[in-house]
Amino acid sequence: MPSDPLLVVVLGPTGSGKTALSLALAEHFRGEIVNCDSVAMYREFEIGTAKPSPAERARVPHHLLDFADPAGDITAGDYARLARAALQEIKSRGVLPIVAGGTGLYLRALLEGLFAGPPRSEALRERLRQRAEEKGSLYLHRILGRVDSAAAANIHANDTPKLVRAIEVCLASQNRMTEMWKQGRDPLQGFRIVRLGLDPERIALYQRINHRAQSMFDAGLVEETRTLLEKYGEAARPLAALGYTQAVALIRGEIDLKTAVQAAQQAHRNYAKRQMTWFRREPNVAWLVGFGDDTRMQSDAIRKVADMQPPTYGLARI
RNA sequence: GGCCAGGUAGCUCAGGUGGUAGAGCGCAGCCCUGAAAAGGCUGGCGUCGGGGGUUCAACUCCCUCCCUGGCCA
Repeated sequence: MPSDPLLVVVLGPTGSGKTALSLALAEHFRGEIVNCDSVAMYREFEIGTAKPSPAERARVPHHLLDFADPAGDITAGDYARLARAALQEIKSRGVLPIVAGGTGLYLRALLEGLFAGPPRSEALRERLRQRAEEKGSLYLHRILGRVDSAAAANIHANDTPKLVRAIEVCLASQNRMTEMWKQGRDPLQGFRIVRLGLDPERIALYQRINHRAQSMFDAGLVEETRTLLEKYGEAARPLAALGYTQAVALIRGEIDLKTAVQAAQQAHRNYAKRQMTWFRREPNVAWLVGFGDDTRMQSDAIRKVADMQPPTYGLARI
């Protein structure tokens, strides 16, 4: 009875070197990389997303990168379906899949699954958001309290997006969201998952993030943003991403370049912190204390993955 | 050198008829079930520029010194 094939997951905060580590692993084990960074999925968003370079993509096959129309949007559910399809396809060719990315919710949606809730309803959301504008988010919280008191107890009255989704679920499904949760999720099956987490020292990570955000502006982030703004309009979802938000504010003349760079650095640092909080909760993570481009981290990671290889060749050893 | 404004949390600043101080941001911790690079929650932080005086009590009033900015010489 052959055991399930391996699935390697490389997680960590922005700027921790996930790309470098996943490339090293992919080359060593002949693997293929499945992106799990929400914004890197959009086409034409290049400079601000720190996507792997064309040279890097030539070295190792990449999946779920550059496939989404910037005018539309991807959700956690979409991602989970697409990524699972990609994993099956890679598995069918007998190659090692490596999921790499920093979007915690997408990763959880892929590995543990989501509950069987209804998709979003743009019209309903618009109405709810308008109510929140007029009467405050407390109003939404009261509505939720009436349709699903358990959910209302767990979602803070100020957390508008989560209130909106919970109400949406209840109205669309004619059921309590918390009831539907009890039916559980649909976890990914058919793989033995190895989670490798990058955990660099905070100060060093922040320094690296500061440099990287500055480099993005130096490399033409503002010009790229201007083009995207003209082409897709300011409502395009990925324009609200880190760095792009600040570039848009600069183009509108709301802030100067120096302020934009500092604000982008700040936003990236805050994001990295939130990512670490999320990932600390992730189960069974083998933590690597350092950056993914450090060769010691890479050999550590390679060793950890090699240890997990199924002992089928153990027979040959006897 | 004179006049004016100011020196309060890491930063930007609020405040007080005298009863040892606050807000935003930062920072730290946390939450997260189809917008997640989004959104939200919680927390510590101060010798209130130095010294002296008045007072039961001074960050607040008085004197003095230092520093910063502006204006005038």
